[in-house]
Amino acid sequence: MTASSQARSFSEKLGLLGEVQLFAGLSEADIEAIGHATTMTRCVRGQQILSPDDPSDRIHIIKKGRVRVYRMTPDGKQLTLDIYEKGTILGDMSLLGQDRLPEAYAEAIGDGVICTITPDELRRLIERYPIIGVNVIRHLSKRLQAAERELEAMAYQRVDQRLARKLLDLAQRFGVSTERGTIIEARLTQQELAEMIGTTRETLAHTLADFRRRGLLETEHHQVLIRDAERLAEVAASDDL
Amino acid sequence: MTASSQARSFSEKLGLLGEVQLFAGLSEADIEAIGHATTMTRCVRGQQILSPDDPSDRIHIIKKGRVRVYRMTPDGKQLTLDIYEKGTILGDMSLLGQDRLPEAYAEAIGDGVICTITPDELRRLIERYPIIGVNVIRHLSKRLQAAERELEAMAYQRVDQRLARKLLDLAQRFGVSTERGTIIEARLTQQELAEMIGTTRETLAHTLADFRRRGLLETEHHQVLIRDAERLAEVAASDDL
DNA sequence: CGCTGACCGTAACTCAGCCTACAGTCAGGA
DNA sequence: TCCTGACTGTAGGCTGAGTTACGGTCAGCG
Repeated sequence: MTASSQARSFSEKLGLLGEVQLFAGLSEADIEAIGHATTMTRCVRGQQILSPDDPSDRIHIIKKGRVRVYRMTPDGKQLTLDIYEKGTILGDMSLLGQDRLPEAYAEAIGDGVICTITPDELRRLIERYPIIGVNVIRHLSKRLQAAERELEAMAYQRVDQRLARKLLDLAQRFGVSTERGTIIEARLTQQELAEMIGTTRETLAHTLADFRRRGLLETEHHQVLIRDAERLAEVAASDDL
Repeated sequence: MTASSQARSFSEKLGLLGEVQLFAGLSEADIEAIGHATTMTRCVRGQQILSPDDPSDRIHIIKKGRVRVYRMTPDGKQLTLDIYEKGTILGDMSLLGQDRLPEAYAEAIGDGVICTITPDELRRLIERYPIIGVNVIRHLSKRLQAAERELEAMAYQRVDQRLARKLLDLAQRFGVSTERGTIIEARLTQQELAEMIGTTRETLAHTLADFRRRGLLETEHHQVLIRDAERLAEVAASDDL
């Protein structure tokens, strides 16, 4: 983290810690102990949270805001793995096993708050409060399952199906319901959305145009309004062409 | 598990448990305690270890042999996620969070030994021996990283590159060195190999033929002999066409 | 309030790889 | 040892989607 500001009062910090499911099931006293082991910092839009370059001796937990995690291909392309919210562990757990560097980047989409801890500290915490270990396991399992589902889609679905899937996924996670449909509020550019489903900006725009024509959704700068989630789900599922 | 035979003496069981890195860092007494919580069964080639149908209240750990984990697409295709060996946790950890069913299948490639435990028991073990939790985390992290790497390859690499990558990966994990090159000993059919890189049997055969012509490898029923790993690595990395 | 760089829309050209089709080969059981 | 089903090799047509190219629009800054 390059530019960051040490955050507020200790009690505020505890409040934020308590909200995170990672520390669910712990008493207030325990949370206070954890508070002493962690640092909390603010970050601004576009700020690099994580890059393969920096020393891999920090684990980050998102407290507030959204973070885009992506990988860089040798030829400079990006693959956005996902957008993560409150509660996600970032430094990637392999740190626990003094393993490889993660090869992944992460940057803040909007302003947020990040909590930082060293791998050693986290291991000590887990040994002291094993429930944290269980929580971490649960969290990683979810991500693993999501990654495997994604893998399957990438292998066997067409772009339009992957896009439909992803839009429904994003709508569920970041959508705001209105009387006209669900608005995806994630400030994503088409470039980023394209990277998420592993295609190019042009093909994405083309597919969006197609969906628009069919009345499935409407688009506007940095926004997608889903008008007919049901038919979109049909597109995602259909194995015809 | 449909057909299985309760396995051998308690002491033999302890021996096998001790070998698994999942239980690394534990004393013999601890391992004995774990022994009481787990069941150990044998399984034969082709046996279904895991399917979405069966009740998700069992976690399996591979003790011996190899297991192919795959997902089924709506239209009946399979995507082989990976081949796993000794030490891999199978029932998928989300069981810890009484979550979804895994949507994944697993079947034994050869004969093997599988150790089974209930999620509740495992959670209790972790609470008692937090180091197990740390080990599970390390294990899941590795798989998550592998899955993300795979995802990137699937999104941005051509079939020949993915194949080269996968062959090198398999060679490293299951390869047997000979004076002529490295033989991949995994009893994989072309169909299965094709599913692992997300392509069709025909395209795979075509690509293998191409590699053969270029002197990179030789093939024989259920086997691949890698002759020139170096140039194969070049193919995997090249972004030209 | 115009400039500039980032973002979006569209379209023609091209090709990697899927689909279809068929022939050859291997391994294990009768 | 033959038969049979599973596995492998090859090839042509078709198409989804990447590539290239260019014009239009938006938002923030001097």
